[in-house]
Amino acid sequence: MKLEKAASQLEALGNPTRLQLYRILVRAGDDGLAVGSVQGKLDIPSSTLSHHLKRLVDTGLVTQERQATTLICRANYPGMNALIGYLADECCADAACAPAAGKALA
Amino acid sequence: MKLEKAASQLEALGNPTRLQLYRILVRAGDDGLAVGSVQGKLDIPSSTLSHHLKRLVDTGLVTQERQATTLICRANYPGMNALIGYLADECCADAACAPAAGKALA
DNA sequence: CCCAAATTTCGAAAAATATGGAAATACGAA
DNA sequence: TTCGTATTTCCATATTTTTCGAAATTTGGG
Repeated sequence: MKLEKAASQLEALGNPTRLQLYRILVRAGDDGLAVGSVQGKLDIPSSTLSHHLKRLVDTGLVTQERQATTLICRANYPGMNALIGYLADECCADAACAPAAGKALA
Repeated sequence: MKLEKAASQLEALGNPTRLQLYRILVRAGDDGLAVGSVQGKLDIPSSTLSHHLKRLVDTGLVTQERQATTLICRANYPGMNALIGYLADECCADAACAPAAGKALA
């Protein structure tokens, strides 16, 4: 993971709306969620949502797949794991750093 | 960890210069590093560095301690661990997510 | 082909961020 | 106190981000 890429991913997650959006997709799990469904949960204009979503997709944190007219969005777990790994590389020096290694969520 | 705080920390790390700065402090370990020493490694004007540093301190990712005229800066490991924990909370769904739990660095 | 639903792109304005020179401040030493 | 070093604050500017209405686009169905 290059510094530039890590920084762009961190920046993408560093916006409250986008972080919330990302969390929604994580909770949706492997089924993913249509853009429209996400919009219902976030209550922001579709164009604003589209911009934020594009940012997450561009940085590799979210993937999209067409299903007819709707676009299914999914959190990209490997991408997030790589980012966490990058951060952990720098952290995990002394204090207890065992970020829920065996977690089950989505 | 609240979403707002996590977002502000992610945003703070989401700038290439600040991420680099943060990494430098992590590598410096518990001894920390004086602002001036950091400046030597980054080669940016002191005022710019001060702004970035302030951002990291304000978000709780870095701490500072005076030693005479110099200011020693240290990466705040617990802070980073909390952030990683927050991200891992959302991640760690399926793929291998064991971010170097037993790592020795600084 | 034409329609309706889903989503993006365009265009534009407000707000926030990044950057750095110059001046100010903090601190210890002489 | 006066000086010099370390660092921040002030101020101003260029750039980027955020936001969203309106128009365009995509896709499948009738």
